[in-house]
Amino acid sequence: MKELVNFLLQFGDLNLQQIELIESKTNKLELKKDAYFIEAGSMFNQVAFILEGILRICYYNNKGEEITKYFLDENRLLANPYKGEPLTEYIQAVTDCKLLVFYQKDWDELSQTIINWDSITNKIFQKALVEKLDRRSALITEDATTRYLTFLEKFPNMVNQVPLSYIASYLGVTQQSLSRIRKSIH
Amino acid sequence: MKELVNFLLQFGDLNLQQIELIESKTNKLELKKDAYFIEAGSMFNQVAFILEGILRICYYNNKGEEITKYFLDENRLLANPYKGEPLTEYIQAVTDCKLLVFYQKDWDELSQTIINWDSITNKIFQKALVEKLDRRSALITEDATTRYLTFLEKFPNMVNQVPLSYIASYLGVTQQSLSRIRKSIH
DNA sequence: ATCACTATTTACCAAATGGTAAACGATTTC
DNA sequence: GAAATCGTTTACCATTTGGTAAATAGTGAT
Repeated sequence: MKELVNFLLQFGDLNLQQIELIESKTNKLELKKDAYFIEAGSMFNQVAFILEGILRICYYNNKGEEITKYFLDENRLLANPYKGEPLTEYIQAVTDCKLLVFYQKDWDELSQTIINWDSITNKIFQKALVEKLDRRSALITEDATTRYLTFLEKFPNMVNQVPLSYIASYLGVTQQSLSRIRKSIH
Repeated sequence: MKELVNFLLQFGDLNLQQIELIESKTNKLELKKDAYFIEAGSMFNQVAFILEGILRICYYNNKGEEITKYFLDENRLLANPYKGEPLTEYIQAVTDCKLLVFYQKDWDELSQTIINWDSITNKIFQKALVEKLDRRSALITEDATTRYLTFLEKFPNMVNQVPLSYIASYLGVTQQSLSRIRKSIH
């Protein structure tokens, strides 16, 4: 629980009372490896904080290939950017995960009770989006090897926990190519 | 000026008094084609609304190539996602542009005077980021031809106004390849 | 241990893309 | 109008990546 509080405090101040209120709204959720947190087509009316583990956001492209849009690891806040619309993507646990989940209703209540809440959470979501976008943009003009090396830099802890095929689709190469690349950089 | 107000009203309510206040803080700025709006390394302490024209955000990658990170067209709000830090990218007018510019000080003042202001502007920035990210992610697993076709769909009005080399670096292909692709889809 | 199943590696060849350079076309400058 | 400049196209070939398929390695279940 400390993790969530420390995370929030990086983006704004909260007093003890507010922290207790926030904590009272959290629900622990454990996911086994490969379990789906949210399925495509369903409503995603929650906000989740990742205590442990790795999740991925996925979809099927028009060729029917499963694409990993991005990975989420510890100390990340996870919400639906398209509030009110059913998800077009699904969210899956890549490893065993521990989450803290807020139901949307409680979350919105916090926004009305804690003056800072919107400011804090907007900063968090915005920063995460900017980071993701920068990463994606940086990849676009690189060749496959450079993309993989950049991935290793940004997510050093994921390589041994995430199947190669997930990383391949995230980087936009085939499994075979990524396997070849791995070998070539031994 | 109507354009900015209509744009803002899509994301929240504003009364006449508030609208007048907002309008009083805008400064008109015209940029000639190829002019730089903001140069890399400088502080970007403004928020700009694009009334007319196309801008692009650029940087040089580690191979020294100029990369167009993305394009911005009419009815977009443009701000520095890394507030307080000098820009690592530069912003250039691709065509003649007309902007409405807010100075950061005035912008922050609005945030304290208009209750809705943060809510409205956060929604705007967040939506824009999610859109950009989705576009980028959708491109990653596609081949160059598909990326170009998707670009044409999303930015139908840009093709005739933006140099091929800009589009090429945005799509992550060489000019030669893009030229070849253009020919092949006649 | 064996089997079934999945993930990864490897191989072969085809297709796509890049690099270098030159040609072409349009625009600007003098 | 000629020269210079810039953007685009084309050509050549080298390199990278993809597609298909098979071999190998790893994992879990019985």
